[in-house]
Amino acid sequence: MTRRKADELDPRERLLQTAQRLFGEQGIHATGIDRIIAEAGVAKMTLYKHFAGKDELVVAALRRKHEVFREFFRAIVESRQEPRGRLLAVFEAQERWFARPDFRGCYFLNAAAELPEANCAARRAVAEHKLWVLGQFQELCRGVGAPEPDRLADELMLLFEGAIARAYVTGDATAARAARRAAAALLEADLPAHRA
Amino acid sequence: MTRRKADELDPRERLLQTAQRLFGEQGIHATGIDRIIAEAGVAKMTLYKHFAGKDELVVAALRRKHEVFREFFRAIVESRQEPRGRLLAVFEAQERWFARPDFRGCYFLNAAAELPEANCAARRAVAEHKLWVLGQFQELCRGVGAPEPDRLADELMLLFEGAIARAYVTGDATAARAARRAAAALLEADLPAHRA
DNA sequence: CAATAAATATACAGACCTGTCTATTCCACA
DNA sequence: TGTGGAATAGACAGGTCTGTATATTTATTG
Repeated sequence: MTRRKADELDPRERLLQTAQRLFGEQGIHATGIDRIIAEAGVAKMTLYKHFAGKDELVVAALRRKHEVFREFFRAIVESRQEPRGRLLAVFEAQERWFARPDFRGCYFLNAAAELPEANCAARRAVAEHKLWVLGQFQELCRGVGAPEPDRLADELMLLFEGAIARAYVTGDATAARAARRAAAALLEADLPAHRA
Repeated sequence: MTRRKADELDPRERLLQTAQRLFGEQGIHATGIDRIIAEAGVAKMTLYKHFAGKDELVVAALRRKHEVFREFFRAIVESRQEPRGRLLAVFEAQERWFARPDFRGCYFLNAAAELPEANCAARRAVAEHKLWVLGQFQELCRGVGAPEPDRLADELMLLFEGAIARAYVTGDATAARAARRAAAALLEADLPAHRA
Protein backbone atom coordinates (compact mmCIF):
# COMPACT_ATOMS: atom_id res chain seq x y z
CA MET A 1 0.00 0.00 0.00
CA THR A 2 1.09 3.48 -0.78
CA ARG A 3 0.45 6.07 1.86
CA ARG A 4 -0.08 9.73 1.04
CA LYS A 5 1.61 12.75 2.56
CA ALA A 6 -1.64 13.31 4.48
CA ASP A 7 -2.04 16.89 3.27
CA GLU A 8 -2.70 15.95 -0.33
CA LEU A 9 -5.42 13.72 -1.65
CA ASP A 10 -5.32 10.42 -3.40
CA PRO A 11 -4.76 10.78 -7.17
CA ARG A 12 -8.04 8.97 -7.70
CA GLU A 13 -9.78 11.44 -5.45
CA ARG A 14 -8.24 14.41 -7.22
CA LEU A 15 -9.34 12.97 -10.54
CA LEU A 16 -12.88 12.47 -9.35
CA GLN A 17 -13.21 15.94 -7.89
CA THR A 18 -11.68 17.63 -10.92
CA ALA A 19 -13.74 15.62 -13.39
CA GLN A 20 -16.92 16.31 -11.44
CA ARG A 21 -16.19 20.01 -11.45
CA LEU A 22 -15.19 20.28 -15.11
CA PHE A 23 -18.07 18.16 -16.37
CA GLY A 24 -20.37 20.53 -14.54
CA GLU A 25 -18.69 23.72 -15.65
CA GLN A 26 -18.19 22.89 -19.32
CA GLY A 27 -20.18 19.79 -20.09
CA ILE A 28 -19.02 16.26 -20.66
CA HIS A 29 -18.12 16.29 -24.34
CA ALA A 30 -16.44 19.66 -24.02
CA THR A 31 -14.16 18.39 -21.27
CA GLY A 32 -11.16 16.45 -22.54
CA ILE A 33 -9.17 13.88 -20.65
CA ASP A 34 -6.05 16.00 -21.02
CA ARG A 35 -7.67 18.92 -19.28
CA ILE A 36 -8.86 16.76 -16.42
CA ILE A 37 -5.48 15.21 -15.72
CA ALA A 38 -3.75 18.58 -16.07
CA GLU A 39 -5.99 20.26 -13.50
CA ALA A 40 -5.94 17.25 -11.24
CA GLY A 41 -2.15 17.14 -11.46
CA VAL A 42 -2.18 13.47 -12.33
CA ALA A 43 -0.51 11.43 -15.04
CA LYS A 44 -2.65 10.04 -17.83
CA MET A 45 -1.69 6.47 -17.07
CA THR A 46 -2.91 6.93 -13.52
CA LEU A 47 -6.35 7.81 -14.82
CA TYR A 48 -6.51 4.72 -17.00
CA LYS A 49 -5.30 2.57 -14.11
CA HIS A 50 -8.22 3.72 -11.96
CA PHE A 51 -10.91 3.99 -14.63
CA ALA A 52 -11.48 1.91 -17.72
CA GLY A 53 -12.12 5.03 -19.78
CA LYS A 54 -13.87 8.35 -19.89
CA ASP A 55 -17.32 6.77 -19.73
CA GLU A 56 -16.50 5.14 -16.43
CA LEU A 57 -15.12 8.42 -15.12
CA VAL A 58 -18.36 10.14 -16.09
CA VAL A 59 -20.39 7.59 -14.18
CA ALA A 60 -18.11 7.90 -11.15
CA ALA A 61 -18.41 11.69 -11.26
CA LEU A 62 -22.20 11.42 -11.38
CA ARG A 63 -22.23 9.10 -8.40
CA ARG A 64 -19.94 11.39 -6.49
CA LYS A 65 -22.10 14.40 -7.28
CA HIS A 66 -25.10 12.43 -6.10
CA GLU A 67 -23.40 11.90 -2.74
CA VAL A 68 -22.74 15.61 -2.44
CA PHE A 69 -26.32 16.43 -3.38
CA ARG A 70 -27.63 13.91 -0.88
CA GLU A 71 -25.77 15.53 1.97
CA PHE A 72 -27.02 18.93 0.91
CA PHE A 73 -30.59 17.78 0.69
CA ARG A 74 -30.52 16.07 4.05
CA ALA A 75 -29.00 19.10 5.73
CA ILE A 76 -31.73 21.35 4.32
CA VAL A 77 -34.55 19.05 5.36
CA GLU A 78 -33.12 18.49 8.82
CA SER A 79 -32.71 22.21 9.39
CA ARG A 80 -36.40 22.35 10.23
CA GLN A 81 -38.60 20.62 12.75
CA GLU A 82 -42.21 20.75 11.60
CA PRO A 83 -43.07 18.60 8.58
CA ARG A 84 -44.50 21.44 6.53
CA GLY A 85 -41.42 23.58 7.11
CA ARG A 86 -39.16 20.70 6.16
CA LEU A 87 -40.93 20.39 2.83
CA LEU A 88 -40.95 24.06 1.98
CA ALA A 89 -37.33 24.47 3.07
CA VAL A 90 -36.36 22.56 -0.04
CA PHE A 91 -37.80 25.30 -2.23
CA GLU A 92 -36.30 28.02 -0.09
CA ALA A 93 -32.87 26.47 -0.53
CA GLN A 94 -33.40 26.56 -4.28
CA GLU A 95 -33.44 30.31 -4.34
CA ARG A 96 -30.02 30.53 -2.68
CA TRP A 97 -28.75 27.89 -5.06
CA PHE A 98 -30.03 29.66 -8.18
CA ALA A 99 -28.39 32.91 -7.08
CA ARG A 100 -24.93 31.38 -6.95
CA PRO A 101 -22.68 32.62 -9.76
CA ASP A 102 -21.62 29.07 -10.61
CA PHE A 103 -25.22 27.85 -10.93
CA ARG A 104 -25.59 25.93 -14.16
CA GLY A 105 -28.85 24.08 -13.86
CA CYS A 106 -29.24 20.46 -12.93
CA TYR A 107 -25.96 18.59 -13.13
CA PHE A 108 -27.75 15.34 -13.83
CA LEU A 109 -30.21 16.61 -16.37
CA ASN A 110 -27.40 18.40 -18.19
CA ALA A 111 -25.47 15.14 -18.34
CA ALA A 112 -28.52 13.30 -19.64
CA ALA A 113 -28.97 15.98 -22.29
CA GLU A 114 -25.55 15.13 -23.69
CA LEU A 115 -26.06 11.39 -23.63
CA PRO A 116 -28.72 10.22 -26.10
CA GLU A 117 -28.31 6.53 -25.34
CA ALA A 118 -31.07 5.98 -22.81
CA ASN A 119 -29.64 2.80 -21.34
CA CYS A 120 -26.01 3.68 -20.88
CA ALA A 121 -24.56 3.51 -17.37
CA ALA A 122 -24.43 7.28 -17.00
CA ARG A 123 -28.08 7.73 -17.93
CA ARG A 124 -29.02 5.03 -15.46
CA ALA A 125 -27.09 6.87 -12.78
CA VAL A 126 -29.02 10.02 -13.61
CA ALA A 127 -32.33 8.18 -13.38
CA GLU A 128 -31.31 6.68 -10.05
CA HIS A 129 -30.53 10.11 -8.71
CA LYS A 130 -33.90 11.51 -9.72
CA LEU A 131 -35.71 8.55 -8.24
CA TRP A 132 -33.84 9.11 -5.00
CA VAL A 133 -35.00 12.72 -4.95
CA LEU A 134 -38.54 11.57 -5.67
CA GLY A 135 -38.27 9.20 -2.73
CA GLN A 136 -37.29 12.10 -0.50
CA PHE A 137 -40.30 14.09 -1.62
CA GLN A 138 -42.51 11.09 -0.95
CA GLU A 139 -41.14 10.83 2.57
CA LEU A 140 -41.70 14.53 3.15
CA CYS A 141 -45.26 14.24 1.87
CA ARG A 142 -45.93 11.34 4.21
CA GLY A 143 -44.50 13.55 6.94
CA VAL A 144 -47.10 16.24 6.41
CA GLY A 145 -49.85 13.64 6.44
CA ALA A 146 -50.91 14.02 2.84
CA PRO A 147 -53.74 11.65 1.91
CA GLU A 148 -51.95 10.60 -1.28
CA PRO A 149 -48.29 11.31 -0.53
CA ASP A 150 -46.85 9.70 -3.64
CA ARG A 151 -49.08 11.65 -5.96
CA LEU A 152 -48.35 14.90 -4.18
CA ALA A 153 -44.65 14.11 -4.29
CA ASP A 154 -44.84 13.69 -8.06
CA GLU A 155 -46.44 17.09 -8.37
CA LEU A 156 -44.08 18.88 -6.02
CA MET A 157 -41.08 17.42 -7.76
CA LEU A 158 -42.35 18.74 -11.08
CA LEU A 159 -42.26 22.20 -9.53
CA PHE A 160 -38.81 21.55 -8.14
CA GLU A 161 -37.39 20.40 -11.48
CA GLY A 162 -39.22 23.04 -13.45
CA ALA A 163 -37.75 25.77 -11.30
CA ILE A 164 -34.22 24.51 -11.96
CA ALA A 165 -34.78 24.50 -15.71
CA ARG A 166 -36.40 27.90 -15.69
CA ALA A 167 -33.73 29.49 -13.52
CA TYR A 168 -30.97 28.09 -15.69
CA VAL A 169 -32.41 29.08 -19.04
CA THR A 170 -33.66 32.56 -18.20
CA GLY A 171 -31.28 33.30 -15.33
CA ASP A 172 -34.23 34.15 -13.16
CA ALA A 173 -33.57 33.06 -9.57
CA THR A 174 -37.09 33.99 -8.50
CA ALA A 175 -38.34 30.83 -10.18
CA ALA A 176 -37.74 29.27 -6.79
CA ARG A 177 -40.24 31.59 -5.18
CA ALA A 178 -42.89 30.72 -7.75
CA ALA A 179 -42.21 27.04 -7.11
CA ARG A 180 -42.50 27.52 -3.36
CA ARG A 181 -45.77 29.37 -3.70
CA ALA A 182 -47.24 26.74 -5.99
CA ALA A 183 -46.01 24.00 -3.68
CA ALA A 184 -47.71 25.67 -0.75
CA ALA A 185 -50.91 25.94 -2.78
CA LEU A 186 -50.85 22.25 -3.66
CA LEU A 187 -50.19 21.38 -0.04
CA GLU A 188 -53.08 23.59 0.98
CA ALA A 189 -55.36 21.87 -1.49
CA ASP A 190 -54.51 18.46 -0.06
CA LEU A 191 -54.38 19.51 3.60
CA PRO A 192 -56.94 22.25 4.16
CA ALA A 193 -56.65 21.62 7.89
CA HIS A 194 -53.14 23.04 7.97
CA ARG A 195 -54.31 26.46 6.86
CA ALA A 196 -51.85 28.76 8.62
CA MET B 1 -30.76 33.41 -59.03
CA THR B 2 -30.61 29.67 -59.00
CA ARG B 3 -33.86 27.84 -59.40
CA ARG B 4 -34.39 24.36 -58.01
CA LYS B 5 -35.86 21.34 -59.71
CA ALA B 6 -38.97 22.00 -57.61
CA ASP B 7 -39.08 18.48 -56.17
CA GLU B 8 -35.93 18.89 -54.10
CA LEU B 9 -35.24 21.46 -51.46
CA ASP B 10 -32.77 24.25 -51.32
CA PRO B 11 -29.34 23.09 -50.05
CA ARG B 12 -29.68 25.61 -47.23
CA GLU B 13 -33.02 24.12 -46.30
CA ARG B 14 -31.68 20.57 -46.38
CA LEU B 15 -28.81 21.67 -44.15
CA LEU B 16 -31.13 23.30 -41.64
CA GLN B 17 -33.49 20.37 -41.45
CA THR B 18 -30.70 17.82 -41.14
CA ALA B 19 -28.81 19.85 -38.56
CA GLN B 20 -31.95 20.41 -36.52
CA ARG B 21 -32.69 16.71 -36.53
CA LEU B 22 -29.17 15.53 -35.72
CA PHE B 23 -28.62 18.10 -32.98
CA GLY B 24 -31.76 16.82 -31.37
CA GLU B 25 -31.02 13.14 -31.81
CA GLN B 26 -27.38 13.15 -30.75
CA GLY B 27 -26.63 16.48 -29.17
CA ILE B 28 -24.69 19.41 -30.55
CA HIS B 29 -21.13 18.49 -29.69
CA ALA B 30 -21.68 14.91 -30.71
CA THR B 31 -22.84 15.96 -34.17
CA GLY B 32 -20.01 16.74 -36.57
CA ILE B 33 -20.16 18.97 -39.60
CA ASP B 34 -19.18 16.06 -41.81
CA ARG B 35 -22.15 14.04 -40.67
CA ILE B 36 -24.53 16.91 -41.28
CA ILE B 37 -23.37 17.57 -44.82
CA ALA B 38 -23.30 13.87 -45.62
CA GLU B 39 -26.92 13.34 -44.52
CA ALA B 40 -28.03 16.58 -46.11
CA GLY B 41 -26.30 15.60 -49.36
CA VAL B 42 -24.55 18.93 -49.54
CA ALA B 43 -20.94 19.94 -50.11
CA LYS B 44 -18.97 21.34 -47.22
CA MET B 45 -18.27 24.59 -48.98
CA THR B 46 -21.98 25.13 -49.44
CA LEU B 47 -22.47 24.98 -45.71
CA TYR B 48 -19.77 27.56 -45.09
CA LYS B 49 -21.20 29.76 -47.79
CA HIS B 50 -24.57 29.83 -46.03
CA PHE B 51 -23.39 29.86 -42.42
CA ALA B 52 -20.32 31.44 -40.89
CA GLY B 53 -19.64 28.29 -38.89
CA LYS B 54 -21.16 25.62 -36.73
CA ASP B 55 -22.23 28.09 -34.07
CA GLU B 56 -24.36 29.98 -36.55
CA LEU B 57 -25.86 26.73 -37.79
CA VAL B 58 -26.76 25.81 -34.22
CA VAL B 59 -28.53 29.13 -33.74
CA ALA B 60 -30.37 28.74 -37.03
CA ALA B 61 -31.44 25.22 -36.07
CA LEU B 62 -32.75 26.49 -32.74
CA ARG B 63 -34.74 29.22 -34.44
CA ARG B 64 -36.15 26.76 -36.90
CA LYS B 65 -37.14 24.37 -34.14
CA HIS B 66 -38.79 27.24 -32.38
CA GLU B 67 -40.94 27.88 -35.45
CA VAL B 68 -41.97 24.24 -35.51
CA PHE B 69 -42.75 24.27 -31.82
CA ARG B 70 -44.77 27.43 -32.19
CA GLU B 71 -46.99 25.90 -34.84
CA PHE B 72 -47.50 22.83 -32.67
CA PHE B 73 -48.38 24.86 -29.63
CA ARG B 74 -50.83 27.05 -31.48
CA ALA B 75 -52.55 24.06 -33.03
CA ILE B 76 -53.00 22.44 -29.63
CA VAL B 77 -54.37 25.57 -28.01
CA GLU B 78 -56.69 26.30 -30.89
CA SER B 79 -58.07 22.77 -30.84
CA ARG B 80 -60.27 23.80 -27.94
CA GLN B 81 -62.86 26.48 -27.42
CA GLU B 82 -63.32 27.15 -23.75
CA PRO B 83 -60.42 28.89 -22.01
CA ARG B 84 -59.94 26.25 -19.35
CA GLY B 85 -59.83 23.48 -21.93
CA ARG B 86 -57.32 25.40 -24.01
CA LEU B 87 -55.02 25.60 -21.03
CA LEU B 88 -55.28 21.99 -19.99
CA ALA B 89 -54.94 20.81 -23.58
CA VAL B 90 -51.29 21.80 -23.39
CA PHE B 91 -50.68 19.22 -20.68
CA GLU B 92 -52.74 16.61 -22.47
CA ALA B 93 -50.58 17.05 -25.55
CA GLN B 94 -47.50 16.48 -23.42
CA GLU B 95 -48.50 12.92 -22.70
CA ARG B 96 -48.70 12.08 -26.39
CA TRP B 97 -45.38 13.80 -26.93
CA PHE B 98 -43.62 11.92 -24.12
CA ALA B 99 -44.85 8.61 -25.47
CA ARG B 100 -43.20 9.12 -28.83
CA PRO B 101 -40.19 6.84 -29.36
CA ASP B 102 -38.05 9.75 -30.53
CA PHE B 103 -38.84 11.85 -27.45
CA ARG B 104 -35.60 13.18 -26.03
CA GLY B 105 -36.63 15.89 -23.61
CA CYS B 106 -36.61 19.58 -24.30
CA TYR B 107 -34.65 20.42 -27.43
CA PHE B 108 -33.85 23.88 -26.12
CA LEU B 109 -32.92 22.89 -22.59
CA ASN B 110 -30.72 20.12 -23.95
CA ALA B 111 -28.93 22.64 -26.12
CA ALA B 112 -28.48 25.00 -23.19
CA ALA B 113 -27.07 22.14 -21.15
CA GLU B 114 -24.28 21.75 -23.68
CA LEU B 115 -23.49 25.45 -23.89
CA PRO B 116 -22.03 26.84 -20.67
CA GLU B 117 -21.52 30.36 -21.99
CA ALA B 118 -24.67 32.07 -20.79
CA ASN B 119 -24.55 34.94 -23.24
CA CYS B 120 -23.78 33.19 -26.50
CA ALA B 121 -26.23 33.57 -29.35
CA ALA B 122 -27.54 30.03 -28.99
CA ARG B 123 -28.28 30.44 -25.29
CA ARG B 124 -30.06 33.70 -26.01
CA ALA B 125 -32.18 31.90 -28.62
CA VAL B 126 -33.06 29.30 -25.99
CA ALA B 127 -34.06 31.98 -23.51
CA GLU B 128 -36.17 33.70 -26.14
CA HIS B 129 -37.99 30.48 -26.83
CA LYS B 130 -38.80 29.89 -23.19
CA LEU B 131 -39.99 33.43 -22.77
CA TRP B 132 -42.26 32.97 -25.75
CA VAL B 133 -43.75 29.88 -24.12
CA LEU B 134 -44.17 31.81 -20.90
CA GLY B 135 -46.01 34.50 -22.84
CA GLN B 136 -48.37 31.87 -24.19
CA PHE B 137 -49.11 30.62 -20.70
CA GLN B 138 -49.75 34.18 -19.58
CA GLU B 139 -52.22 34.65 -22.38
CA LEU B 140 -53.97 31.40 -21.52
CA CYS B 141 -54.15 32.44 -17.88
CA ARG B 142 -55.68 35.75 -18.81
CA GLY B 143 -58.14 33.78 -20.90
CA VAL B 144 -59.41 31.83 -17.90
CA GLY B 145 -59.77 35.06 -15.97
CA ALA B 146 -57.14 34.37 -13.35
CA PRO B 147 -56.78 37.24 -10.88
CA GLU B 148 -52.98 37.17 -11.22
CA PRO B 149 -52.42 35.62 -14.65
CA ASP B 150 -48.67 36.22 -14.80
CA ARG B 151 -48.03 34.58 -11.47
CA LEU B 152 -50.22 31.61 -12.35
CA ALA B 153 -48.47 31.33 -15.70
CA ASP B 154 -45.11 31.12 -13.92
CA GLU B 155 -46.39 28.29 -11.79
CA LEU B 156 -48.02 26.36 -14.61
CA MET B 157 -44.94 26.62 -16.71
CA LEU B 158 -42.87 25.13 -13.89
CA LEU B 159 -45.15 22.11 -14.06
CA PHE B 160 -44.85 22.01 -17.83
CA GLU B 161 -41.05 22.14 -17.79
CA GLY B 162 -40.74 19.81 -14.85
CA ALA B 163 -42.80 17.20 -16.62
CA ILE B 164 -40.52 17.30 -19.65
CA ALA B 165 -37.43 16.83 -17.51
CA ARG B 166 -39.01 14.06 -15.51
CA ALA B 167 -40.31 12.19 -18.54
CA TYR B 168 -36.95 12.37 -20.24
CA VAL B 169 -34.83 11.25 -17.31
CA THR B 170 -37.02 8.46 -15.99
CA GLY B 171 -38.80 7.60 -19.22
CA ASP B 172 -42.11 7.97 -17.43
CA ALA B 173 -44.69 9.45 -19.79
CA THR B 174 -47.26 9.71 -17.01
CA ALA B 175 -45.42 12.76 -15.71
CA ALA B 176 -47.74 14.67 -18.02
CA ARG B 177 -50.76 13.43 -16.13
CA ALA B 178 -49.29 14.54 -12.81
CA ALA B 179 -48.58 17.94 -14.34
CA ARG B 180 -52.11 18.22 -15.66
CA ARG B 181 -53.61 17.30 -12.33
CA ALA B 182 -51.44 19.81 -10.46
CA ALA B 183 -52.23 22.46 -13.05
CA ALA B 184 -55.93 21.85 -12.56
CA ALA B 185 -55.48 22.13 -8.80
CA LEU B 186 -53.66 25.44 -9.11
CA LEU B 187 -56.35 26.71 -11.44
CA GLU B 188 -58.98 25.60 -8.98
CA ALA B 189 -57.22 27.42 -6.18
CA ASP B 190 -57.23 30.66 -8.15
CA LEU B 191 -60.68 30.26 -9.69
CA PRO B 192 -62.94 28.48 -7.23
CA ALA B 193 -65.93 29.66 -9.24
CA HIS B 194 -65.02 27.39 -12.14
CA ARG B 195 -65.44 24.27 -10.05
CA ALA B 196 -66.71 21.72 -12.56
C1' DC C 1 -25.08 29.38 -77.12
C1' DA C 2 -22.53 32.00 -73.82
C1' DA C 3 -22.15 34.03 -69.44
C1' DT C 4 -22.87 33.74 -64.65
C1' DA C 5 -23.71 32.18 -60.24
C1' DA C 6 -24.33 28.22 -57.27
C1' DA C 7 -23.07 23.98 -55.78
C1' DT C 8 -19.84 20.17 -56.13
C1' DA C 9 -15.75 16.98 -55.13
C1' DT C 10 -11.53 16.55 -53.01
C1' DA C 11 -7.65 17.47 -50.56
C1' DC C 12 -5.60 19.50 -46.74
C1' DA C 13 -4.14 22.18 -42.46
C1' DG C 14 -4.03 22.28 -37.69
C1' DA C 15 -6.04 21.29 -33.62
C1' DC C 16 -7.95 18.13 -30.40
C1' DC C 17 -9.69 13.65 -28.99
C1' DT C 18 -9.18 8.95 -26.48
C1' DG C 19 -6.31 5.55 -25.30
C1' DT C 20 -1.57 2.97 -25.28
C1' DC C 21 3.28 2.28 -24.58
C1' DT C 22 7.74 2.73 -22.32
C1' DA C 23 10.92 4.21 -19.29
C1' DT C 24 11.73 6.64 -15.09
C1' DT C 25 11.03 8.37 -10.42
C1' DC C 26 9.12 8.38 -6.05
C1' DC C 27 8.12 6.54 -1.53
C1' DA C 28 6.51 3.49 2.17
C1' DC C 29 7.90 -0.40 4.39
C1' DA C 30 10.60 -4.50 5.39
C1' DT D 1 19.17 0.44 2.88
C1' DG D 2 17.06 -2.09 -0.52
C1' DT D 3 12.72 -3.56 -2.82
C1' DG D 4 8.29 -3.37 -5.03
C1' DG D 5 4.21 -1.14 -6.22
C1' DA D 6 2.30 3.30 -7.43
C1' DA D 7 2.64 7.33 -9.84
C1' DT D 8 5.12 10.04 -13.19
C1' DA D 9 6.61 12.18 -17.79
C1' DG D 10 6.32 12.16 -22.46
C1' DA D 11 5.89 10.40 -26.86
C1' DC D 12 2.80 8.38 -30.02
C1' DA D 13 -0.99 6.09 -32.78
C1' DG D 14 -5.19 6.67 -35.07
C1' DG D 15 -9.17 8.96 -35.34
C1' DT D 16 -12.23 13.11 -35.53
C1' DC D 17 -13.05 17.87 -35.37
C1' DT D 18 -13.71 22.67 -37.71
C1' DG D 19 -12.63 25.33 -41.32
C1' DT D 20 -10.09 26.57 -45.89
C1' DA D 21 -8.38 26.20 -50.63
C1' DT D 22 -8.81 24.82 -55.41
C1' DA D 23 -10.58 23.20 -59.33
C1' DT D 24 -14.72 21.33 -61.56
C1' DT D 25 -19.47 20.64 -62.67
C1' DT D 26 -24.16 22.01 -62.95
C1' DA D 27 -28.08 24.81 -63.96
C1' DT D 28 -30.23 29.09 -65.11
C1' DT D 29 -30.76 33.17 -67.62
C1' DG D 30 -29.81 36.69 -71.13
